[in-house]
Amino acid sequence: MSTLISSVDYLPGISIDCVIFGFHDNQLKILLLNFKSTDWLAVPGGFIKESENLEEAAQRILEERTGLTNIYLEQFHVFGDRNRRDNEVMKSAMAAGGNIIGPDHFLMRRFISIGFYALIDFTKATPTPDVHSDTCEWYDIKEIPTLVYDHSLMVTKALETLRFFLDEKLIGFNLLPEVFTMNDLQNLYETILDKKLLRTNFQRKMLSLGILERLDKKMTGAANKAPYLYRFTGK
Amino acid sequence: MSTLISSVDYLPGISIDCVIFGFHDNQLKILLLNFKSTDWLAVPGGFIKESENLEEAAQRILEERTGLTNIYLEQFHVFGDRNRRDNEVMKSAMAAGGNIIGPDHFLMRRFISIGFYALIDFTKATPTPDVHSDTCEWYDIKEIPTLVYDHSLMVTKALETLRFFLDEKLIGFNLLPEVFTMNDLQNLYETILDKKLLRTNFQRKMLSLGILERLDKKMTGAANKAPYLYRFTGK
DNA sequence: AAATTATTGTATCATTACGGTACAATGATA
DNA sequence: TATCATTGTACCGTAATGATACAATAATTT
Repeated sequence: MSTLISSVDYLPGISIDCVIFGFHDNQLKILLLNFKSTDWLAVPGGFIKESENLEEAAQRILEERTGLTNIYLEQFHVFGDRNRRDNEVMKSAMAAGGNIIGPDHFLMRRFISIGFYALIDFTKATPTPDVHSDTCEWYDIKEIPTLVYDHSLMVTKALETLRFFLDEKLIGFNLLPEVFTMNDLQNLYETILDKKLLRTNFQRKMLSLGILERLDKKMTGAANKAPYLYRFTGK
Repeated sequence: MSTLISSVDYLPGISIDCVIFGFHDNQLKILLLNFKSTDWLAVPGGFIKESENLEEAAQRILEERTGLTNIYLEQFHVFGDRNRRDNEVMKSAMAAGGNIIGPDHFLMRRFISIGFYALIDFTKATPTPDVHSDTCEWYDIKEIPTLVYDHSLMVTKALETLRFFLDEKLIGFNLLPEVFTMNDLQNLYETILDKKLLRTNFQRKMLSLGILERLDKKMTGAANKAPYLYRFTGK
């Protein structure tokens, strides 16, 4: 029996794809789905209901993949090249999943995709495959295999946008737990920007922003001075 | 006889709207159309052909309105709110233009619009109305009346984006003729950013970027030192 | 309990970027 | 030749940033 989605409930010709960032073990990661019974990897996506605004649709898609609500997200680019999707990939992927779709099926038509990137707390997410995938897993951003369609480009563009707005919009905190050390924060920045930062100056700059609340010290058990914990207060 | 466009040639449910910036008389201006026989003003827009990439569609729309090719443009946001368009406005506007459209017409359905902003040389453009408009005219950005649908929001967002990337992408030069004085450039920046800049520091900064080629002096005929002319070299 | 160790918090100094002022240069006019 | 408005650049002080130094401290080792 087919679980293939139909076109009746969704806006035609438009999809949403989400580059979902998480941070763990000093690695920046994204969530990828694999099409059933294939090696093809793709960024999680979905369609827009007649009743939804764009961001609502993106939030729904994100919740379905992560179990989280109220996620930080931003649209970053629209991907609409004429031949951005290879329909043979789609057809094979659907066939492997047990769904036969003809050339007139709406999934075979041209699609324009609105790219969103999302920043979530890795420790709180529960990656969940969709009906077309076997797995939904985290991949280190430095080791992303080739993705289907233009999804590799999407990831590149999302990462560029994240880097660009990291300081501007102070969005990095969405990738950390509620409470963190200055070292955690610096590791996050260094990983995203892919360069080393000077510890002392990083601390000075972050503290000068006036967006951090200093909490108790964190007794790590290590043989050294215990660092303070901080909470992001958003000014 | 109706000149109403049909939906057969275009992607359904998706439009492109363009905020077209020009600079003249020390004013930042945008091109606006008015719906035939009405007071309603709108940003120029259009639809995407099956054969076009997004940017190609935007370039075509821009050429139709300005006569220019190879225009600097960037997508800046997707507008897709469920109720972003008031269909009564569309119906009345079409009726005033001599086109009766029923509730099932594709123009009555939900549309998602990809917003592009474009920067053009005012002196080279030839504003041209489309089939639904009587006029296509420049409006000072400081005196934009209320626009239809969410077009006021589009203009605001486009201007914010332009300001944000003015230095970052060095895009201001697209609004000037090929050759200009430092004073021209400063006036442009002051108008876009809506604030005064210190002449001496502005000159220092622009020259230090290494993107300007100094040409001959411009003999203005005024009783003072003649300024140099510059050309943008794009490094 | 004193010495050791790794890490943290902060002070300090040098360099650069930037806001602001001063002033000489210059193309025309009086 | 003096005057004038504007331009190009030098200069000064302050703020932001890069880089180093060092004391403080939580555990471990002696």
